[in-house]
Parts: sequence; structure tokens; C-alpha cells
Amino acid sequence: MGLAKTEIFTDQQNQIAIFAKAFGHPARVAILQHLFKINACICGDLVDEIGLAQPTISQHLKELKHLGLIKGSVEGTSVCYCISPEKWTQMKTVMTQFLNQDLQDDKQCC
Amino acid sequence: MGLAKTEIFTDQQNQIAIFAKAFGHPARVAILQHLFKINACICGDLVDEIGLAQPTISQHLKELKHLGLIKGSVEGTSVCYCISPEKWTQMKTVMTQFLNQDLQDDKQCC
DNA sequence: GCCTTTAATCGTAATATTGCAATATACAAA
DNA sequence: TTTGTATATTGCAATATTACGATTAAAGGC
Repeated sequence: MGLAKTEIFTDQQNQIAIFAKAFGHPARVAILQHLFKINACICGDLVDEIGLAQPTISQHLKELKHLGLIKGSVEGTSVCYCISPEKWTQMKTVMTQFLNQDLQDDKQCC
Repeated sequence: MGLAKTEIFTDQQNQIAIFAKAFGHPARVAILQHLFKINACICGDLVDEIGLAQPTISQHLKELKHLGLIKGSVEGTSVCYCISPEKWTQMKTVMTQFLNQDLQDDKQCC
């Protein structure tokens, strides 16, 4: 099939999966890390920084932008990308809640 | 292509991507949440709990087990799965470090 | 106007993922 | 030994993802 049956899961479960998928490729991880590091926005030096072709980077940026984790603003001929702090915080809340699940450690069986 | 160029990224970036990919499907999120909730291990009631066919659940379990996030032990005809606390903690460390990146908020440009 | 630069989009190839029916395997109970 | 129960594996179809060359679009500089 290749098609996730999202309708049988809760909104929360789908949300986690959607955010996680965004980090499920090292190029997108690298892009986000670079945006954090540079702080001030950058444009196409991501192509130089990461070793992928321009259309490929552009496609990854599109996904992150579509999710809302980054914002882009046109500056002359180039485009300036940066983290969206609000969305990042929202995502962090969702993911952290999932990651911080704890098990009562006396009931393990394996 | 469909093939991630992992060799051009750092180990840390690839690690984040690999863990994130595990959470990139709601079925795997649901499996992990259920394993946390039940605490004591379960076997095939995951198939009843989640609405997917037995081979599909088995496949998702295999991926999580391969990653090391869950462990399975045979008990008669059934198999008992549970979270691996050590691996979960290790994963949490890697992911939290990534999620907790912060930007000096005075230098935003978009 | 024309040329250059920068980024997005299109088209396409290669590979990965998801899902399940059918089958196999492993164990226990009768 | 046969039968049933639980899980894994195989094989395959549908769809998604990754990557990039070629092209297009938009803005500036001349």
C-alpha cells in the first residue's frame, strides 16, 4: 500500500508522527541545526553547507516550511529562512510529552 | 533516487534521523504508547488494540525491536514485548538535545 | 531592453515504506 | 499425532520519498 492509515489513530498520534517525520531525514536535521547556529537567517548557503543539489535542498525547505517549523522571506533575489520560534515550541511540547513517558519500573517482564 | 545520502552527514544527525523515523508512523507511536501504558508486557493484543492486520503490526514491531527500543521474549506460543528502558533513555538524550536548541532571539530577521 | 543571480518547479528515475493475503513456524493442549 | 493458537515470514501491489538535471520565474545590475 505505502499509505498510512491515519484515520484509525488519534490526532495526537498523527501529530507526533508528522513532526517526527520532519526529522526523519538527516538533511532536514542539518538544515534546522544550521538555522539555529547561524541565528540570523540565511538563504542558499545551505546548499554549500550541506552537500546536496539546490533542487533537493529547496524541496526539503519546502517541507519544513509547509509544516510551519521555518519561515522564509524574500530579500531581493535571494530568500531568507529562519526557525519559527512559536511552531518550534509547540512541536517541542508535543514531542517532549511523548518522550517523557515513564514506566513504573517494577512491572517489567523482559 | 529515494536513497538518503547518509555519508555526507554527521553521526549525530544520522542518529537523530534514525530515531525520528521510528516515530514517523502513527502505528509505531501507538505501539509504544500502549507498551508504556500497559507497563507489563503484552503480546498480540496490539493487533486488537490498533486496527491493523497482524502481519503489519508484526512488521512495525520488528522495526522497533531492530532499533532496540523494545525487547521481545517468547512465552509459550505468544511473544511478550516491552520498552527497553536503557535504549529509551539513550534515545531521549539524543532527541532532547536536538529539541532543546535555542536561538538568541534578538537576531531574528523574518 | 538584456544578462546574471537566486530560488522554485517540473519531470523522472531509483529506492523505501506501508499494508495485507497467504503461508510457514513454533508451541501447547487434547 | 492431530488440532488449535500465536507470531513471523514471504510476496506483492500501491504509494511515498529522495535526488537531481533541466527549466522557469523573479529581482537587480548594466
